[in-house]
Amino acid sequence: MKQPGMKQPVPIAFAPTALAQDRLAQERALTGCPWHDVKAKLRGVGLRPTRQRMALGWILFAKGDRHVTAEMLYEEANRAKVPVSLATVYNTLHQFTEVGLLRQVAVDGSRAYFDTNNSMHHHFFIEDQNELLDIPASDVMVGNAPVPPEGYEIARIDVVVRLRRKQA
Amino acid sequence: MKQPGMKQPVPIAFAPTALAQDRLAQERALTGCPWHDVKAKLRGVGLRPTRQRMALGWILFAKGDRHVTAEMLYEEANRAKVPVSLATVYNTLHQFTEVGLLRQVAVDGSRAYFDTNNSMHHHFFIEDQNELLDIPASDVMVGNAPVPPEGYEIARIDVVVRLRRKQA
DNA sequence: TTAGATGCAAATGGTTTGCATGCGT
DNA sequence: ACGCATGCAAACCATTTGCATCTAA
Repeated sequence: MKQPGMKQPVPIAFAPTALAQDRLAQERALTGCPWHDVKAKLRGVGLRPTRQRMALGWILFAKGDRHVTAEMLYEEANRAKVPVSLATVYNTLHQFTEVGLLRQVAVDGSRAYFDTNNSMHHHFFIEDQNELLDIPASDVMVGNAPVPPEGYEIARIDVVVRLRRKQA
Repeated sequence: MKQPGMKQPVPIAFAPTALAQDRLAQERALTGCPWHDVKAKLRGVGLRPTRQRMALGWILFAKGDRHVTAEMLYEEANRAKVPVSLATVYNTLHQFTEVGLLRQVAVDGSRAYFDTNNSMHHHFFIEDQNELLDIPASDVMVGNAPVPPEGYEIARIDVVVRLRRKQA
């Protein structure tokens, strides 16, 4: 309910002010998570900040870049005492991917990996551990993108460097 | 059988000569396939040249570089009146991959693609057609391979350039 | 209030497996 | 003959879907 004379919330800055950071830090200390960041993220992409999406968003985005499968996220949520069904985990991962919050990486035919780092970068894949790692931007392999066939344009370039344990 | 004074075959050209094409066409007209090449290939890697393996090998290797899924190969074999079970197609694809006759390409989480070109090259993937294409070696993107983490070495580098139809 | 979100369980689809039969050596 | 290869059907596993229930706005 709006009241006359009430100050309107004004969306001026994306970068949190010192005050906002204080508030965030305070909240983080209390609840263990940057709720407002996640809520803003969801609002920003037009997804309703439901209990489950907030929880999954918190798990995914609060601790820096991550590479998860649906099963991993599902188990982590359970461990964190967040009741979520596997179906919802799949739904959420796909919705997040559609709006650009996540990026899906095809590295192994059997499971799908989701990467919280949506910026241009490539991956190491440790074959005997099924583990995915970002390749530091510093030693990215740059090169000329190939010319696509007539009528097509490049949507994305995926580079996966498969690693194996060095033999003794 | 080599005869004195006979000209040695010199591997200068990749493009088949008119003569070679004649011979191929002839064989194809008679038996429908370059049996001996396939048989030699199988023997060379220690696989018994059974009816099914011969047939699948023929389909895969007789017509230049191909990118197939298990289902595609299965249907193609059926169309060619070669009785093969889907399980055998999977077995064969994996056996061929193990011995280096094929290379498995992870491009789409749902199906596995197999490439008859085992040499170092990368791929275009046309997203709305699920079609895989070799990138001509001419416009390969070269670059520095990244430094693998301690204790690991690079097993392979996969580059997939995803294409979409240019918008109107 | 109401569209959208969730949970469950069943369906799906690609791939694998167990086991009896067949075939290359 | 021997042992690997094949075929079939059932098992498997990640993912999707249908539908009833819940919930954020």
